Amino acid sequence: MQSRTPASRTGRPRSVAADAAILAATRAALVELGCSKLTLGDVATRAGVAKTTLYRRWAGKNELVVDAVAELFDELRLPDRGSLAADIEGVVLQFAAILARPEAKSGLMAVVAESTRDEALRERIRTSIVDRQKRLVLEGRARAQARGELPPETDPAESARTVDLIFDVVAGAVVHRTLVSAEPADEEWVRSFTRVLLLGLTPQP
Amino acid sequence: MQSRTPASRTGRPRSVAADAAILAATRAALVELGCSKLTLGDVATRAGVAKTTLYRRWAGKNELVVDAVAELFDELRLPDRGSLAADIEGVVLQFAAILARPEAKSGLMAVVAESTRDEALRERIRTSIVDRQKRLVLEGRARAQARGELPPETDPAESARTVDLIFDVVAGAVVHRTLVSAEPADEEWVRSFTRVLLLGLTPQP
DNA sequence: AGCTTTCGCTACGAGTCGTAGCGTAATGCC
DNA sequence: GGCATTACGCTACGACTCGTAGCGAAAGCT
Repeated sequence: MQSRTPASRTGRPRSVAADAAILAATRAALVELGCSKLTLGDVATRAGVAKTTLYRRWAGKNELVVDAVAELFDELRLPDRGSLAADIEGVVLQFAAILARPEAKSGLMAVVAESTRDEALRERIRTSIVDRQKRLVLEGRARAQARGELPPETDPAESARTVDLIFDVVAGAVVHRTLVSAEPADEEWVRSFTRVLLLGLTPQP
Repeated sequence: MQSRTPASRTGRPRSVAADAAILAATRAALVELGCSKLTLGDVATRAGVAKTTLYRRWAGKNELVVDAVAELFDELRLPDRGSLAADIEGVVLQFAAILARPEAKSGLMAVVAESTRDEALRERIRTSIVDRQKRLVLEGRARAQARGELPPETDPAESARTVDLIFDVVAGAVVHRTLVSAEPADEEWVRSFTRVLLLGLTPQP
């Protein structure tokens, strides 16, 4: 998770239970204090480990929060609901449910803000959070193409750009709705959003 | 800006030059240090004022950053380009240009993250930044309706929900593209985005 | 056994925070 | 001009967090 274990066959192994306790304590601290007022000393106390153990495993607060928040997105799935619209609505509702949790709100945006000045942190966010979400877009499009709801891809480069565009639109809309507008992305909103995404603003004859 | 001056006719007035210097110094510090490593003492030194002056005018770092970033969005305009698509592309490009600046990237997302646990801060962001952006959406829709590109509004409540939806989609997509995907929202991307927003994903005959 | 790595604990200097206190400067009112 | 009122610059302060160093003990492997 937080660091590779390439060649350390000997010696006392790192406690995996401590890892889970630390990440859970981090989420609890995010809920109670938020990301800015979260201190590593407090997390260590909550997790029942020494503060030095935290610094031995993570480079700093940002990396710790990324790993703690990333686990929230493990539950994201894309069940086949029979149509592109239903698939979109289903996965967007799941994404919204995760973002509605206070530890995700406070933690995720804070580390994204930090990542604008930290290339390594942005890469960590990308591999452990963003790419996992983007895979759902790829999967959903493949299903829609198999159903004939979307045309098959022609140019692979153009196809990749489209996937990136869709991903930014979907994830960005949900994030903006939840965090900036601070209103719930409930079923009614998701239905309206899906309709606009599939059919566009201008009504078709 | 940061506080009302309701009934203080007597006494030495607050220096408006200091206000401008402080906000400019805040933006400079955002560029060099980012929001998390920005300290009020450093801002005071850059602005040439005492640290206590900062604390007399702003409640804390978050409020100061909001005011400093809000000024960046003053230049947002909605020139009439003749069509809804052209209007959208124009304003989105402006919005993307502002978000591309490092002081906006680092500062805006950080205070949005903080606002998830601070209702007063969220209200401050809404009135000084978000509402000003949303007004452009209202104006653009009115023009499109006058041109006949969009149907006139029927239910005012439904109309308000649609405006909120469009705003979350547009602003969210640009923010996500710029900050999370960390790629430029250039003209090509904006054209593709506008096409999807107006026509939808599923191709129409 | 012996070796290696991790863990818990304590202590430390450095830095920031937000505030209090004081004397001075700049305005409005009489 | 004199007075009250408010803002300003400056200094100093306790409290807190940070990240690290050092040490002895614990837990694994061969």
